[in-house]
Amino acid sequence: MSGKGTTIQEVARVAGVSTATVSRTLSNPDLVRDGTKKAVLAAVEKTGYRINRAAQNLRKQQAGAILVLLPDLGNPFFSQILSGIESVLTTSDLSVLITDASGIKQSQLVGYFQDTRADGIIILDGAIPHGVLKELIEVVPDNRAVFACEWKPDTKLPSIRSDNQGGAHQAVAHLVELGHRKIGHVLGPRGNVLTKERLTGFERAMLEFDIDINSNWLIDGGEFSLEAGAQAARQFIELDELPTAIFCAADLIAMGLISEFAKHGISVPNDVSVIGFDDIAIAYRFIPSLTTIRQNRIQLGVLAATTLMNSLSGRSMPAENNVQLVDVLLVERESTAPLS
Amino acid sequence: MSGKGTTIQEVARVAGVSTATVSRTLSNPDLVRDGTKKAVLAAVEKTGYRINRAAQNLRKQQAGAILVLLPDLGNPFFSQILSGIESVLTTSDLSVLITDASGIKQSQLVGYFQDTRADGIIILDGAIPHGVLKELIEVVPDNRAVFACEWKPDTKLPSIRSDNQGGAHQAVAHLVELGHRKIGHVLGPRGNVLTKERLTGFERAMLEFDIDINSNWLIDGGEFSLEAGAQAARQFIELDELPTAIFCAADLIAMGLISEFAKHGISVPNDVSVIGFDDIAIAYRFIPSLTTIRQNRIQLGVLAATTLMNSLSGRSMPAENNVQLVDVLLVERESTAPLS
DNA sequence: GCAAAATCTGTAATCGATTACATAATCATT
DNA sequence: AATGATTATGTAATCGATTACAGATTTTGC
Repeated sequence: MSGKGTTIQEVARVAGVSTATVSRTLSNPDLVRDGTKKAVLAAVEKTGYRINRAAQNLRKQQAGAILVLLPDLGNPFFSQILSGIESVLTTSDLSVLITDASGIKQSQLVGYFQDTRADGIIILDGAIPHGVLKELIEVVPDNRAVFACEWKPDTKLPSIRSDNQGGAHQAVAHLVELGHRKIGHVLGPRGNVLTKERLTGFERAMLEFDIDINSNWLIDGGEFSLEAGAQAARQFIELDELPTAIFCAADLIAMGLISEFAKHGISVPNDVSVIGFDDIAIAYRFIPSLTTIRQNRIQLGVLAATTLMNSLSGRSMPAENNVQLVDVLLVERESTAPLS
Repeated sequence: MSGKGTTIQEVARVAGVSTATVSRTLSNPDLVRDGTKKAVLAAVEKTGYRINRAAQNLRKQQAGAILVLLPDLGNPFFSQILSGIESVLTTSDLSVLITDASGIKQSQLVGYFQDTRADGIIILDGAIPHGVLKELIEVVPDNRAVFACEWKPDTKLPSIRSDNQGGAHQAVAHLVELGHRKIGHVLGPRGNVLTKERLTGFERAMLEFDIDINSNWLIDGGEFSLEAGAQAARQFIELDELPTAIFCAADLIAMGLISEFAKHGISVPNDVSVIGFDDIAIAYRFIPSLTTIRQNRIQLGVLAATTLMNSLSGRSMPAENNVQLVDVLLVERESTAPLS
C-alpha cells in the first residue's frame, strides 16, 4: 500500500522468492515461470514497490538520463523540439535534463558524463566551441551524442536536421514565382552552419534562376533574433535602392525586420516582400502573417531522441556521418506578394 | 589524467589515505587536517576523479535533481523562467528535469519521487488536476514542492507569483488615464487562478474608477494562446458595439486578438486600444508593439528555485501559505492610445 | 612531562538493485 | 525409471560513495 521506501528485499519476502527472481520478473520476465511471476507481481502490487533508480543506476553503471544542450532556452524555436524529445524519452525510462549552453562552463558540460549524470546528449547548439566539443567527444563515446538542427561539419556524430538548402531554395523559388528578381538575404550568425546552408541554398537558387546577387543586399544578421532583424532593416534603409523581396534566415529575423521597416514607413508586403524560416507559432498571427519555410520541429525532436535511444541501447550502431534530413515546407502567407 | 572511471578508492590509494578521508575532504573539509587535505586534493587532481552521482545518491538517499512541471513546453512564456531556475540550481549540484504536464499521466508524476528520480518539484501548472496534486502531496513531503506563477488556492505549498491583481489594476488604470471608459477584458482559461486574479484586479479597478462592467465585453478566452485571442476577436466583432479598449489576460491572447481584428479591418490602436499581460519577447516587435504588464520571469524562476533549494537543504522551513509576490511593471507601447 | 580533552583518520557496514555462478527443479528421451 | 538436457531459482558479490564507531594522534592545561 504505502509504497514509501519498499525495497526489492521487501517484495521478495512477501512473494516468498529471492531478490534475484523479483529483479528478473521485472526486467526480464521470460526467465521466470508463470506461477512465480504472478506471485511476484502480486507482491509488487501489494507493497507498492517502486524501483530505486539510484541503486539501479549505480549497479548498471548508467545515469538514466539524457542531456539536451540548447543554445538559448529563451528562443521559442526550441520548445517544440523539446516536446518531441520528451515524448520519446519518457516512453523509455530516461529522464530529460535540459541545459542552456550560454551560461554553462565547458567543464560543467563534460562533468555531466564524468560523474554519471547523463548517458547521452542531444546537442542543439552548433555554436558549441570547438574546444568543448573536442573535450566532450573524448569523454563521451561516439554513440552517445547526436546533433539536432545544428551540427559541426567536421565531426562524425549523427545529425538530424532540416533540409536547409532545400528550404532556402524553395524560398527563393517562391519569390521568383511572384515576379521578384531583386532579392536580398539576411543571414544568421556568422559561422553558423545553418547560416551557411541557407546561404548556399539561396545562392544555388539565384544561380539557377539566373539572377545576379547584389552584395549590398546580403546582410549579416549576426544572430537568430528579433533585434538582428531590426538591425538589418536599418542597414537596408541606408542603401540607395531596396530589394523588392528579402529572404530571412529565421522567422525572428523576419519579424524584427518587418517591425523596424514598419517604424520607418516601409510596408510589407506592399513595398517589399519578406519570407522567413522556421514557422514558429507566432508567424501565423504576425501582422502581416509571415510567409515562411516550416521546419517540422516535433519530428526533429522525435528523430533525435529515437536515434540516440537506439544507439544507447545498442539496437543500431549509428553510421558515421549519419545524417537524417527532414523535409521542410513552404507556407505561403501575407508577407510576400506579387511584384507590382 | 584520464578520469575515466576513477573511483574514490583510487584516489585514496594515490593519496595514501582511506576513502573516508577522501570523502570528508571533498564534502566536509573542516574535518581534515591541512596536510592531508592537500595530499587528497593533489590525488584528485592527478587522477581526474569525478564523483559517481549514482553511488552518492544511493547512499544519501537522494536524487540530485529537481523536477519542473510545465503546463506547456511550447509556450515561450516559460523559457525565461526556466533560465532563472537553471541559473540557481546549477550552482548547487542539482540537475533540472523538465516535464510537460500535458502529456504526463498522473502516476508518472508521482513516480519521479517514488523511484527517487527527483528530490523536489517546481510546479508551474496550476491546472494540475486535483487528484494528481493530492496524490503528489501524499508522496512528496511539504517542503519539497513549490508553486511558481500558477498555484492552487486550497493548498499550503509555498508559492512564488507575480502581483496579478495589481497588474490588472495597473492595466485598467493606464487605459482610464488615456480616457477610455468602455473597457473590455478577455479572460484566460476558465478556472485558472491567474484568470481569476486578473479578473478580480480588473473588477476592483473598474469599481474604483466608477465604471460599469459591460458583461458583453467580458469574453472567455478559454486558454492563454493566440487562437484564444483570435476567437475572442470574432466574438467582439459580432457585438453591436465594440469597447474602445481591451485588457487581455495574456500577450498571446492580445496578439491573436489584434491579428484577427486586423483581418477584419479593425485597427489597433486607432479603433481600439489593446493591452496584454506578460511582456514576452515578441511583444516589443509586434505590430503595433504591445503595451503590456511585464512579469519578471527571471526573478520568478530564481525565487522559486531558491525557495525550494533552501527548504530542501533545511536551511529555512517554508511557512505555510508562504506567498512571495513579485512586482509587475506597466510597459507602455503602441497598442494603446488616447481615446480620440 | 603527563593525563585528559580534542581532533583526526581508518575500518567496515550500508544504501538497493543486478547478475555470475551454483544449485534445484522440470522436461524429454529411451 | 534413469539419464541428460533444459529451465528456473537462489546465493552472494558487486557497483561507489558515506558515515557510525573505534582507534590513533595531537593539543591543552597544569
